[in-house]
Amino acid sequence: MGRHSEALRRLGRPVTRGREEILRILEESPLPLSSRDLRERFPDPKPDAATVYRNLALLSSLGLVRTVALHERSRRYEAAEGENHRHRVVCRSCGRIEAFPARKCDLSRVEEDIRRRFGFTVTDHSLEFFGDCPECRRKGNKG
Amino acid sequence: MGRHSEALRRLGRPVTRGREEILRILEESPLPLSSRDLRERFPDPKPDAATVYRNLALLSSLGLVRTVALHERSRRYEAAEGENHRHRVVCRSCGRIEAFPARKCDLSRVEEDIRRRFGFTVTDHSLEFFGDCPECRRKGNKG
DNA sequence: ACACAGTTGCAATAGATTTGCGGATGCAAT
DNA sequence: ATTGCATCCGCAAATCTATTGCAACTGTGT
Repeated sequence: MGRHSEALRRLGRPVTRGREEILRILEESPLPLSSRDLRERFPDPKPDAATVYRNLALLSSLGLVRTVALHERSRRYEAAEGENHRHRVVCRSCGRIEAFPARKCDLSRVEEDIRRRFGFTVTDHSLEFFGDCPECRRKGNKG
Repeated sequence: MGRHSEALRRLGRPVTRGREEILRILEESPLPLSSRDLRERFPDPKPDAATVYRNLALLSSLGLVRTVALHERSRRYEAAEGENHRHRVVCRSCGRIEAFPARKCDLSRVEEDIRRRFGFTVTDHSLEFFGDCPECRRKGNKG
């Protein structure tokens, strides 16, 4: 019973295999995963896709999982690690993704501006960089 | 014959109604639009959805249009205005979006770090803020 | 072990993109 | 203005991702 179960129980939600596995898999992955990626990494028997989506929605609403929007067709998910978050670099031509912890990410001034100008209370942000990875640059891929 | 036609012609692509309209509509919109939004704003006769997608893909590969990835089911698009770009705030509960020009957006240090650590040449980035808009906060919506 | 609320698999849907194809259109050279 | 060719466009069908209804099943507290 890892801290995953703890967290779920604390939030008053039944602890099920699907939920524990999702949290474990996401936590072990250095990159955000799509629902499909996630299902593939499940040990057999694999859960139904609908179950994966439902659990991702739940975990996400509980704040245990965070969705990541890259410019892809499907959404990706990553384990939410408290206040810490990550930023990412995506290669425009091969799609390779690198993630790195957002150390000293200080956007508080911008968030303050936002509060003043729009009245929005900012609770989160996502920052992604796009460009070309070394391999693609060498091969001269143009996208 | 606006500068839209110019840009397309310069890039050696036929100037068609669909393309001119897409560029015009996106440029007039303060917010990024989905393919559907775009089609709805077309004066009749409205183009087929497939045409809109194909043109968006083309304009995007030519660098005239930029895709925006919010945490939604569909992608959004905005007019690419040279070096200038925008950041956005999205309300978690009603989806309302506000966009604002990224003045003095200096992420060059981060981009330099990325080049050193991963070898990626960063050409672009996107920064989105998520939170609650004043109305939803007042109504006490929780998501 | 029991009772209930909350889950899960499965099948059916919904919504967003993409693709194949034949007819129409933009554009450069007559 | 006409012609030729490359490139589009609309239409229908196909893909994919994500969501929903339903009946059977599991997690939890008693």
